[in-house]
Amino acid sequence: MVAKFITNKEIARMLREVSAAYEVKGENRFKVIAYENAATSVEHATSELKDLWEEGKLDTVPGLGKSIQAHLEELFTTGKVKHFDELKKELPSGMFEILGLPGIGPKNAYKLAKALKIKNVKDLEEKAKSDKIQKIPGFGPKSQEEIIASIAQSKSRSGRVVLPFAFETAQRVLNYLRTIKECERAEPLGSLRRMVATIGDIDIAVASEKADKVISHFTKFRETSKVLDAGGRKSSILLTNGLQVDLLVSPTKAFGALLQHFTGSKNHNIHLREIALKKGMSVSDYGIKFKNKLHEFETEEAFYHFLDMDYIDPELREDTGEIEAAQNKTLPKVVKLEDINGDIHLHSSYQIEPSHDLGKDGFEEIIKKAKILGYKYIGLSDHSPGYSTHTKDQIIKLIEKRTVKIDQLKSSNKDLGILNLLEIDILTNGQLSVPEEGLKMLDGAIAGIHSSHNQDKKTMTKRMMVAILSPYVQVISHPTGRLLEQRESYEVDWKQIFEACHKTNTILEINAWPNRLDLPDTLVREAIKNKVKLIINSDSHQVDQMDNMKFGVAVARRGWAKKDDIANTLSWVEFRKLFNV
DNA sequence: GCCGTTTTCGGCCCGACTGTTTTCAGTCG
Repeated sequence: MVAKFITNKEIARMLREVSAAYEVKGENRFKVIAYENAATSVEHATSELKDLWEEGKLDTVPGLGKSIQAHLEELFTTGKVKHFDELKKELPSGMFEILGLPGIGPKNAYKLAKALKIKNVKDLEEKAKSDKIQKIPGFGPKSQEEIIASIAQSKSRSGRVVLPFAFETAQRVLNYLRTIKECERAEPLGSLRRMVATIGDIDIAVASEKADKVISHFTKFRETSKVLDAGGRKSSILLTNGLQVDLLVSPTKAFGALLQHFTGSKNHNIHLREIALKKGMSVSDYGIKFKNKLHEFETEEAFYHFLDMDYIDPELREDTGEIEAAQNKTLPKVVKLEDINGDIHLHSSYQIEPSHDLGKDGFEEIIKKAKILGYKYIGLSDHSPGYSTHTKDQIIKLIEKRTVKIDQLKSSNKDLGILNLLEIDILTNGQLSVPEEGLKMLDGAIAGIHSSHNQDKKTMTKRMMVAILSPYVQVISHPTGRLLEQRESYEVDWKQIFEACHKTNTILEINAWPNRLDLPDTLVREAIKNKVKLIINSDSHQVDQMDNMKFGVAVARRGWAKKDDIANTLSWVEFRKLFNV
């Protein structure tokens, strides 16, 4: 029996626990921070650490030095780390169970677990409700109440929400804030402004000379379920939909520094401040202090220029090389929504066969919407009829019938390029769901995996390769198969996939469906390094969803994709050359 | 414990808010 695969998530958790253990034991605080940084870095890693270790590339992950690498070596070899186990053994095990609840850090987790012999979260809840917590020194009635609330909150919240959901919620809050005259500007910030695939909290910044007025207005938002804190310039509320909204207010003349600070990411800001320090400057959300004078900035551009670097787009601010590039003036000009000329992953209500995954709107509505969006071309790509319900000949007949219909649309819509496509399945046995005769009738095919997501890495890679090597397949849809907050990506050998895509000119999709956003940004960047072409599609099942394109573009931007890297920025004349038309 | 176009030694971001305090610790972003 092969040892269970240890995921990055589990490794990150382990490193966080070690950090907490060291903190409680009063270790050098920089060692504590080092483990914390290592954990964060592991969470953000592009590849599974276990795979990197096998390839001897563990040292490519920032924050992992000699010591932690040696511990991980032991983990991958023996399944555990002796030193970590011994470290944790000296502390009450319950503290690690309650660690990470909102408001409970290492010190409090330790105090609680030790004083009340708490074993788990349920235990903690019982002790809190029976008034035991407020008797512990350092705790009081308020903190006891906070613990009860924080447990309830962690129960009701599944963690993070997908970007589009947070985006819409933020719009409602922003519109509300803008109704008072004291609010001069209001912007979404934080992970939302950086367009991260999943959002924990909504961050908002307001420019105003009257912070108190804005904050008091903010806390009265009609969807508020609880005011978490309300200070002189900062406030947090919890909404009835479970999302937390943090607000920060600053005068207009310093709004640039506020935007910059609240947009993050944390690591980006830390790195900036280190650079500033070396120049004898001190950065905060008020501005930059230099020679005892505080320089304020109305815009972010001015802020970055003061630090002698180019302006950095929010989507790039993850401290993955963008700061160095801004200093060297080598930042990429990343793709914009306006660059997109078409969308070729569109499901319609055309009933090729009775299907559970039919679109809502017809071909004509899709064409109309595409024209409104200013697109030069579209691809009609319904799901293919399957072998399970049809014989080979029936499938071919159905495709033939649909082709006739689409040919009519082509001749009556000369101002829009139309591709006759299907989204076909890569079956478990490695076959494509449409026979060759059927594929030949189409302008092209988008192939994707829609079943058996948990086959092993070798089998999954082989399945993908069948589609990539097929001369009838131009695009691989939602390449990792992940569903955000629902299903992990399947395992494939990306190196092999990228090489094959590059060699065969197969395009990988950035699917803009709200809980897919697949390829993920980190793999977008890897794909580009491997010279693989990408395409951004909405995967719409109704025309309104074609507006989701902006979220796909955001993923591309986060992956440092330039216009040239994205196939559907091409003109129709160039784009059609990629297909059999 | 990590890291290096000022360093392989000597640094390591900055500030706000809350609760329990009587001057500060813990947590967060």
